[in-house]
Amino acid sequence: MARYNAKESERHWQREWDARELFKTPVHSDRPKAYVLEMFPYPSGRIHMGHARNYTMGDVIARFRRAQGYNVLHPMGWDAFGLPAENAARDKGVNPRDWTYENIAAMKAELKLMGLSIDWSREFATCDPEYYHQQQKLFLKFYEAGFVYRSEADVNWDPVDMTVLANEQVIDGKGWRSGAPVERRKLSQWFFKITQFADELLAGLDTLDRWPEKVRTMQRNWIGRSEGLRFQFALSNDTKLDVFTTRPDTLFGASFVALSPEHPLALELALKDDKLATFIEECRHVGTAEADIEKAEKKGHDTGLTAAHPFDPSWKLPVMVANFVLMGYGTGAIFGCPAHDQRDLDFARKYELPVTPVVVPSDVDPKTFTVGKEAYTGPGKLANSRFLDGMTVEQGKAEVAARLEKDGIGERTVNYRLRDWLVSRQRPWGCPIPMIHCPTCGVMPVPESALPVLLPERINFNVKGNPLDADLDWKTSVCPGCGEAAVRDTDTLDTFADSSWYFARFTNPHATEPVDKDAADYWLPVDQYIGGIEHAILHLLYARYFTRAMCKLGLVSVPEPFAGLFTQGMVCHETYKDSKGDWVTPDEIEKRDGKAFLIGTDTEIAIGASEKMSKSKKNVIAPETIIAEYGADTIRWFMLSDTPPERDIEWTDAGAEDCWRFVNRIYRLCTESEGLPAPGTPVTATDEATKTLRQASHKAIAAVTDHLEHLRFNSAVAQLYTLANAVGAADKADGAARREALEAIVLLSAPMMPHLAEECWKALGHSKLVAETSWPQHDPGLTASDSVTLAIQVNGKRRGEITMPKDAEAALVQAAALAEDAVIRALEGKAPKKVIVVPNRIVNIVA
RNA sequence: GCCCCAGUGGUGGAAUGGUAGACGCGGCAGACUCAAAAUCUGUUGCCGCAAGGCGUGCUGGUUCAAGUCCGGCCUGGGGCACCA
Repeated sequence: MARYNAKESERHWQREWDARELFKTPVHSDRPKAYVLEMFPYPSGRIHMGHARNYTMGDVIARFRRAQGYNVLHPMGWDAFGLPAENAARDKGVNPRDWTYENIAAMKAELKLMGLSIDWSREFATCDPEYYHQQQKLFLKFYEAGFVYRSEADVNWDPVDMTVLANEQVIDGKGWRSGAPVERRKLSQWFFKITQFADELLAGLDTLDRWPEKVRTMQRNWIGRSEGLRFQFALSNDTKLDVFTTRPDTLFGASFVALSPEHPLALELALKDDKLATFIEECRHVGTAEADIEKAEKKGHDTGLTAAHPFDPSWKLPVMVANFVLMGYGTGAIFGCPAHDQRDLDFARKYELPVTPVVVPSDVDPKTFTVGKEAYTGPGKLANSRFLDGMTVEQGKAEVAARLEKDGIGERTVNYRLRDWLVSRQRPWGCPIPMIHCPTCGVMPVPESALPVLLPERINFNVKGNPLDADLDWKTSVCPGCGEAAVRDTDTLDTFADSSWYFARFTNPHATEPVDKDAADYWLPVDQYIGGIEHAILHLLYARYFTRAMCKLGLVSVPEPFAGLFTQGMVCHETYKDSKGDWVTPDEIEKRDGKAFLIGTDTEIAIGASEKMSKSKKNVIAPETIIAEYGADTIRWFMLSDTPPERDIEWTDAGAEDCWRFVNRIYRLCTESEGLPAPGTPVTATDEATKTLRQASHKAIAAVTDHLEHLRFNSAVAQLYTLANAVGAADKADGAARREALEAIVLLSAPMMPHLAEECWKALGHSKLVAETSWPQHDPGLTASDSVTLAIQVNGKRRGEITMPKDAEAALVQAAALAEDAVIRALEGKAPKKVIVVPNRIVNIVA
């Protein structure tokens, strides 16, 4: 029995595709376009299974669209700036640039083995000076347009290493290298004014009908538009305090006013109040991550000041500083209404502040309504609220707003949860921000003629803080305004900026402007974008923002970058631990009777849950190993089979083995079939076996096409199994019909297993490549059947089934259903009260 | 803490509100083989000899009809703005 030689075949067909430049995208074409893009990888050095899954899916779509006659753009590049290169530089003493480019070379070689239909002529890395040169131009265009501003913001500061830490580098409130408790420190930094587009970014979500609903919901909530009231409290120190609330209706339930520990008033009071200063200092030791702040125990400090209730100046509320009030939201100050806000309630219980319910469910007597451990956030009627009593929440909101506006101390406003995008990073491996700080002229943009601002050739990591800041040669410059000595901005741009416009750059990757308008107008938006769900908010929102900003500047013509989005699940694997609790890798174990042992021993290893492949849990399988053993088509088929693409998939050796068997089964079907007529021979036989097989072929063509159209790869795979089974069982069918079925299998599976498809196509006597062959069309006359089986239910329980001509009249169907033995038995002589006939589907008899 | 998502046989999963379990794996039986592997064929949700009954994380609801829609939970996962 012939065995498929995957290694040889894959090498051969990859060369053929390359030689014919089949995946190089022409600049101009009269065919409709399809831009298929997978999120470009960070060059960590190795392709992992997540990449393999992502790029397989993208490649299926790209090849499918090409076969359908589209002009396809399917590029690949590298998101090459970032922390890992700096860590490698520090740990191994290498140059981050060399480390990155070596990783890129290694990963590219691995990707090539996957047989992806990528136009490699468009490849670039974001750390290429050519790319970040254009990004610096883009930054300056944003600056000129007023999209960029400078302001102070907190960073995580490691007081021992004298360096800024990423959130990832803060472990339990301590620096990951020094172990020192982190502090927050204010730095003057650059911001993109993303909130300027908050409403547009929100409204734009409604136009993205080919995005997963969950991603749109997450983005909507992230932007967090809320209508509310901004108003003033008069404080006992004769100053005013601005607060923002979305619940003005609960104003009579207020029991305290709280300031963020970073609020200017809190800082001012701390100058004269040591205990408050200590408390604020304590708060500064929680990192800047929102999850840490929100999970921290609610704590506060009484400032001693009081705030007069706006509707009753004699009613005084204590003014507290509270660690759960975020400076970045609203005004950094709130009034606390414990009965109707959980955080306020927790806080009030801790500090024994009053809890007065002011919203009571309509069916409850206000006198008996109390709030215990849970705040009541539902609808109801206002109570204990003087002139608001009896109103609905909405009426109360309007009434309070109207009165405070009339008094001139309040204003209805729209507030966003979304904050402006802080882009300054105190890191040496990123795109330098093209700005110069002059003691005389202030902040000056680097003139375009002086771009790019290149990173230094060598970066010295043996310094405290940011190496660029310590590199005096690099830092020292001349002011473009007055010509006197000045210093460069030593910060680099957040790497999210790099990935916020690369899709536009791919349309002409070597243009002398950031974006070649003609190319971008032809290709954008990306028709299908595919990547991990972990990017659902930040990356995708920033890319949407950049596109809108570029659109405003006339650099591109589309407001949204990605017309279609697909978010894939992760790749998981079982985990193993020895008796000491240490992780064990899959290749150190062998399985016997469902148990795991260290290879060649009787030492049992505990099998743990299937979790996302990660180095730390030692449950990583390298795609390279699988390709070496079975070939790329096997790993591709695995990634597409069984598990729906949006869900997490578990890698198993057994599964890989099964895929390899199927590869061989298709190979044998195509190479060992006898009695096939020449290619192109029409089917003339009309016997039953032939007809059955032809129906199977055409149903498969219709179904696979539809499944691929909707990225239901696992269902497309199942259809191919079904068709393969049908061919296997059809030895009585006419040869031309068997050829038709085999060709359908080859063409339909080609996007998924392209090398095998070429090999089989050749074996079936074709001289053209599959990659040059059009997508098959189904014959509607062969996919429709003339009779249907309907289920019969009595009171919703299935009691039998009947086969009827398709589209039979309801009365006939009903009569046939009532005549069924099982139905008569189930009715027990009772007359049916009602009969529901769903055409061609089901009959339900209600007795 | 907040936002979002998922949960279906032994197992991965399929199913426009309309026959739950397509297809794959595994199991069982058989064919081929000296034998095994590979391959091929049949069978396989659970309980029951059968008739029948029970079944989509738990719980309540809407509906002639719920895996699917709505409410409340449980468990697992993603994100939370300096990991990418």
